[in-house]
Amino acid sequence: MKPKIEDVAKLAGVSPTTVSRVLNNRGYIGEKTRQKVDEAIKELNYYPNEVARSLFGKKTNLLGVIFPTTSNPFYGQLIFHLETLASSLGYKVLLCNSQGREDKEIEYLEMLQRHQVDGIIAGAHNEGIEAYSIPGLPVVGVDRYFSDTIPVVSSDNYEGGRLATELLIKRGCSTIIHINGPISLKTPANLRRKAYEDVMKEHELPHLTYEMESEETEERVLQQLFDANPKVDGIFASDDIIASKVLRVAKTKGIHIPNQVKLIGYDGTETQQLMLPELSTILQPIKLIAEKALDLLIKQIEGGKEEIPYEVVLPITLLESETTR
Amino acid sequence: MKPKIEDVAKLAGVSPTTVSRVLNNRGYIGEKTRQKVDEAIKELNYYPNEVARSLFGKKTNLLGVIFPTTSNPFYGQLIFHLETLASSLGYKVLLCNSQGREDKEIEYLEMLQRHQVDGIIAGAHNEGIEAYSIPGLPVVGVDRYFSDTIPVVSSDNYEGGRLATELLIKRGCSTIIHINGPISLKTPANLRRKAYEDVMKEHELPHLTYEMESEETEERVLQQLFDANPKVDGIFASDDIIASKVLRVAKTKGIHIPNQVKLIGYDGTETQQLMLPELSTILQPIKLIAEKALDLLIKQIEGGKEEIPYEVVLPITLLESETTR
DNA sequence: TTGTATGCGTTATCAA
DNA sequence: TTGATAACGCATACAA
Repeated sequence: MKPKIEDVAKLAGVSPTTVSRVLNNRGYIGEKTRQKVDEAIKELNYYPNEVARSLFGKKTNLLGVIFPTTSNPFYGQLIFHLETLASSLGYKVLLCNSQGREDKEIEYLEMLQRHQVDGIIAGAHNEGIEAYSIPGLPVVGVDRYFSDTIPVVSSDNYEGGRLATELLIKRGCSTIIHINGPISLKTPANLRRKAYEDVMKEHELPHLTYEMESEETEERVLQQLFDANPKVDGIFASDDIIASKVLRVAKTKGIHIPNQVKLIGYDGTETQQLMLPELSTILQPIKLIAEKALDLLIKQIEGGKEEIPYEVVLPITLLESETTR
Repeated sequence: MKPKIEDVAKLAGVSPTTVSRVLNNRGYIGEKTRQKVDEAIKELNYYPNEVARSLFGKKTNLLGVIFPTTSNPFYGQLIFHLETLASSLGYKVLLCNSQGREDKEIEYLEMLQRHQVDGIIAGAHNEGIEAYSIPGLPVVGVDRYFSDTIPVVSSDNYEGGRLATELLIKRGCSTIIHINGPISLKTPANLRRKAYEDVMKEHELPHLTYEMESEETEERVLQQLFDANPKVDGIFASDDIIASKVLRVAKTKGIHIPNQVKLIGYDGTETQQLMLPELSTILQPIKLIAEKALDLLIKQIEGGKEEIPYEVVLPITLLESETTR
């Protein structure tokens, strides 16, 4: 079937070792020999079997990437950058959609270990999992704390929450509500909420946070939100998806945004910029997050003695648009 | 470091063969032996090395998935379903973002072969590539013809194009323009355009198709479109991203949609339904496409003699919303 | 400069 | 019911 190194060797009239040398450019090789081997490789359309290489070499060049779902443009975009960058560095990505489910995450984690991945980048909005602490397996968290030894990359969630809240206040809002996704205790994203509360307190305004538990009840919760808070004039949604839902519910209730209620979201994905550019939002440096996370992971894998920082915080940008004007 | 089968064997006081038997539930095993082995496995926290298994077994349970980018919600959602389903069937996904570049595709193809993937699912909007015809390597195309032996899964693009165009006509449009992404000769998505032209001809209306070549010139092309066609009253965009751009440009030009121009897109991703629900569109059965593509691929891999259809066409759904009312 | 022998971790074959 | 041995494809140590 597929040609192996031995087939190449035979055709070139040399030993497998020599072929291996040519392939890896290691040791001394005669010029003529190299040519013969190269020809044989081309003729047989040979390429090395990475599985065998991995088994021997104790390195697979495989990276595990665990996030809730590529359906969500934020993760889709982040994973795009992760994979593209990894690819340019010679690493391949094993994709895992955890759907925010801990059982899935644990399954994937085991699978990735069985496949001997060189490292894992993971982010998902639920509790940190002890299972990620695997001796000898480098891990980097994105927007998520796993343990005090696993580095975390995130954007400046506190500053983002602050900018968002302050913008609403500056635009004249005083009854401002914050809407979260499901609670996530160990997530830097919590800082968005903390910042919101801090800013409100600083301005001596009352704060109120809603949490969207399940997808099913979201619409109802949002309806109730408007009914229960007739004086609400500002909403800070913790991501653009939630902001979109707010927009839709407001519309059905005849509430005009931004005239009656101003709204700001969070994330600023390419898709949001295209599909919903009128939404004010906090732009996360998605590509930068990917770069930094990968950088930390590969530093661990290729292990210079370089000190790895425990936490990297990247800058965000306020993107004001129509929903806060 | 990581325990191997031999470590387990030693601890359990049996041979590696026996451990392997327990792991794979193959052959006869004494009840006590099994218990001892199970205990040793737990104690050492052992799990088998899939790389070694793959090398021996000639099967990796790895699937290559090549699409332009997970940043695009359509592919993001498709890949989510592909991976989730594959995972439930015991397969893992190696992710490849080709960015619509043929050179990248070819690179990825080689990489996937080196890694001995069991099969490949690919879709990307450019020419079919001969390189995909790899003896012994099952491939399935999504919305893309590679060769006459590689099966293709797509949704009913012709019917979708027809429904979209007919809707615009029914809503009173007569000067209807179609906007494509970059030309893609070998893509079933071309049928959208064909259907548009057919329907226009049937109604004895003139047809005109614009093609968005590069991202840079898009905005200008769209501007020109409106300037050059002041009487345009209907636009059929070949995907929702393009439709979003039309919406934006129309707004800057003070053209009201749907009052002056009606607009319909194509895809109907979850993200679009959330962020831009007012856009009329053709809903592709993304999950179904994933299911069918995977089904065809796995049938080839696990190779019952079952006949594999060359082409599978899945039904689409018209989703009318405000931009055509 | 090149070749031989060995091992990476697993499983299948065959013998015990 | 269990164990010794060989083989998967490759790259290294060592010898030539």
